[in-house]
Amino acid sequence: MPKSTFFNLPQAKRERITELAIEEFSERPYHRASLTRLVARAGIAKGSVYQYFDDKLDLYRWLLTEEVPRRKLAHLRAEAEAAPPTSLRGFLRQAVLSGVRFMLANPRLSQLAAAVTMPTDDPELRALYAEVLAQGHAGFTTMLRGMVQAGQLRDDVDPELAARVIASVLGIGLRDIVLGQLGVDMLALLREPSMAERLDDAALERLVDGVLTILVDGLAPPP
Amino acid sequence: MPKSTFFNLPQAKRERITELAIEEFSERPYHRASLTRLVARAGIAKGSVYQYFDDKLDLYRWLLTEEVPRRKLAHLRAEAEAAPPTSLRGFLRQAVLSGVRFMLANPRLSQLAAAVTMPTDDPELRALYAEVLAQGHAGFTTMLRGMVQAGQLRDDVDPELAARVIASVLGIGLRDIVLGQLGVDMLALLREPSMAERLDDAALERLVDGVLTILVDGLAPPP
Amino acid sequence: MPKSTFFNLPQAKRERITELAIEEFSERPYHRASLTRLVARAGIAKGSVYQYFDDKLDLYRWLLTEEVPRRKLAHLRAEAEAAPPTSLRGFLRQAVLSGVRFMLANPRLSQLAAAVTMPTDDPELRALYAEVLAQGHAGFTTMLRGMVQAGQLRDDVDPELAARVIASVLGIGLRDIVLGQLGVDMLALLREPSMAERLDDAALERLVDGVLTILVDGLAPPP
Amino acid sequence: MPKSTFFNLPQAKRERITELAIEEFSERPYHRASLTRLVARAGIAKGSVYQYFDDKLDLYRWLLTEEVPRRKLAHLRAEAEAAPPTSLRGFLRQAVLSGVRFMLANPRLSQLAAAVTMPTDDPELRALYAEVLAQGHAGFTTMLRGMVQAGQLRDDVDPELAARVIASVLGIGLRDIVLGQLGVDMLALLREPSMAERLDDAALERLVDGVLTILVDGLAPPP
DNA sequence: CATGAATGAGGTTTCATTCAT
DNA sequence: CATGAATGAAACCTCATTCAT
Repeated sequence: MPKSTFFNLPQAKRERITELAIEEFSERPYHRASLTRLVARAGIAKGSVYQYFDDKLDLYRWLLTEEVPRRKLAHLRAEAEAAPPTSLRGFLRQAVLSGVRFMLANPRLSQLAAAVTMPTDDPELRALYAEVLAQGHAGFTTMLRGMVQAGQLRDDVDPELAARVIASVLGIGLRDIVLGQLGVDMLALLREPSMAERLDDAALERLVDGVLTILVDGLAPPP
Repeated sequence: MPKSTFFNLPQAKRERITELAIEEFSERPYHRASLTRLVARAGIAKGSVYQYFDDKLDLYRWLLTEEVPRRKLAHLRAEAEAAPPTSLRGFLRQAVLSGVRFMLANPRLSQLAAAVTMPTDDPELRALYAEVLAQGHAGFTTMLRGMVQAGQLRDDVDPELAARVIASVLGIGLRDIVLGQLGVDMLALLREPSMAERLDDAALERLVDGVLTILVDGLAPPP
Repeated sequence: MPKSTFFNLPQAKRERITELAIEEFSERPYHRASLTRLVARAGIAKGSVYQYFDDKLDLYRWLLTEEVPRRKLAHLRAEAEAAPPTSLRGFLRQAVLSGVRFMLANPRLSQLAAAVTMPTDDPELRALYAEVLAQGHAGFTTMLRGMVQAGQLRDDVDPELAARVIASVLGIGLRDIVLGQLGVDMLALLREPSMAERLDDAALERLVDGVLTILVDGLAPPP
Repeated sequence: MPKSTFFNLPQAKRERITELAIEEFSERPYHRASLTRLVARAGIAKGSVYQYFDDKLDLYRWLLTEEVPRRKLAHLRAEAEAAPPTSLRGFLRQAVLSGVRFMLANPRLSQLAAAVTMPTDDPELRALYAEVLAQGHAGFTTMLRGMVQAGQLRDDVDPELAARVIASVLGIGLRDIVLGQLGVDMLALLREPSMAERLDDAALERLVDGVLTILVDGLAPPP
């Protein structure tokens, strides 16, 4: 957790530092991200980072467990439809759409969140990643269990298994699909977010429906 | 590509170096992997690495584009059934089973291959990852296109999209699923491969069939 | 010297700061002691230290030249026997006993006082240490000169030399002896002062008499 | 222990580095000694130190446990008289004389050796100091035990206690006495070793005999 | 008299790569 | 083809001190 120092900062300064930190950590794996570069860009002294955070990991952890979820939630709330979906298709459609839109609107946060699936030898980092992953997985499983009880999910499917499959498709899968459609790699999108606009609404709908069909109805042709 | 000096090496030495390189690069992200540590374990001189390879990236590229595919192919061949599958279910079943078995038998290679989905700011590394990803994707797409023509795949599904969905499930998805079942993280499995045996054949069948059902028949209950 | 602000402080606050300063400076060499840690423990602002003292050295100097001697003197007074000793043996016995008891009762002060024998490259620190050392030496020499005149000390011994020998034995020597008997190192004693109780009165008497015999009668067997 | 790299160095270079390391570590407490300064003076790259030693502590440990004892032994051998002393007085005289001469001839080594009596909060450093101290103490005790058996030592004196008393006198005590006679502090002597010459042979004899008398015959006047 | 954010120098350590032998 | 010493940039982190409020 950041120290109180950080929260006492003038909002503008705090937000600039936050934004630059997100920039720094989203463009590189944790150990390549550099506080030296961060402070140089932020125009603050090196020691100041240690006034705000315990250390590099503390800053990173805050981004991952607080700032990213906070912004993701804000995005979800803003997008939430009047009536929450009740069908499996509706639920998944909202999840997929929301996932894609969030990624296109906030590639950096999306990238940060994706980093937790990366393997690493650093024990502390691994613990952090495991914690974040477990949280996300638990949420998915709970939702799917509800679907099963409502008869929305075929009963020969293990909800936990389904959760992992969906999670991988919505996570890495969607990222690759969207980037493939855009014809750029992630870093290019991070540095030029306006590229997201290349994907118009029609294309996005086609994409989402395609993924939806696969997840809901399967790959096999209808009998 | 390795220099000729590397291939002129006594086979035993070359293989030991290869094995240790796989160990080093599979346990950490590229920039955390250390040639210093590699040569220390291999008992060779630091300069020798530069006799065999242009630089660190050259060694890594060789592992990723030559050594890993070579071993993967060998694994596939060894597992290939007499009659290649003709149905979608059969084809996917073989792909999923093969994927899981390969991962359990060769966690290090599996891990190496998974690294290409990691984002990085290093331009050369990015180019390498993009190349490897494209190759894998092309293979999948080709196979699926054949399935479409054979009427095995529902015709309202874009083969390229399906390829990405399947790839993500077979890649990150399966890894997480298996690790979840084993109750360990990747590094633990790398360092203690015998943990794979905890997953007996019955459990593995259940797991594969579960994933298969989702992919082939979808998540929705049959009408 | 502390500024007037320090002495204007509520007694409780001043004493808490003093106690924590003694703790901080007794556990580490001067340059490893950290004002940052001190204020964190004391729950005061960093700047406050500079309201009370000129700088780090000023605080340290005050401890060494004022606070430690003040407490040492208080200890001596409390222990002083009705009749001050007149014989060499009596005088030394009181000195040795007092030294040991003070150390066991106040390991932190004892440790602080011992630090002045440490070499350092810091010129200001060196000056401080030299001053403290000279004071102590002067006191000893004066007392021994008196003994010589009273015929208590053998006349072929230079009082100044004897002062230094006694000082080293009562300083570093006793510390090592006591710690050796306790079977702990200094830091352990600082952090767990109750360890001092392991040395019961009988053992302490034996120890003191042993040292006394050596100093008074020498190491050689009586003729 | 230094790496083989260090011992493979050209002798001149190795000795220059050794000398500068002794200089650096003798003038300041361990944590103030700076590898940055050392390499700057030695004219070598920062990384080179880590080719020769594991880390800062490894270098320091080598100085303390290998290089200093080696040179001390060489000094002792060079000074050893034809006939080893058999009486307590003879034994102590040689010890005292040797101690003083070594200190005057090698103030830096003497200072290094004295550092082990300094308290520190660094756990690794404490372990190192404890080890060195224990070695020295064991040697002294053994010698004194022999004296007891030969009837050279009064039998009402605990050899272990006597060892500590003598050690403190020969250690810190002698250092202070000599420095007091020279009228300089340790750092001054380190930086201008020729100051040692101010103490001519006669003065040195007087000093040694004074300390000897105190230790052997005690402070009390003969009956 | 209190506060605590800002500073920036300085510390140790790791690393890929070069090059002379 | 092997060797391994040398290099120096870059990393994270700690600290005493200042100063505006």
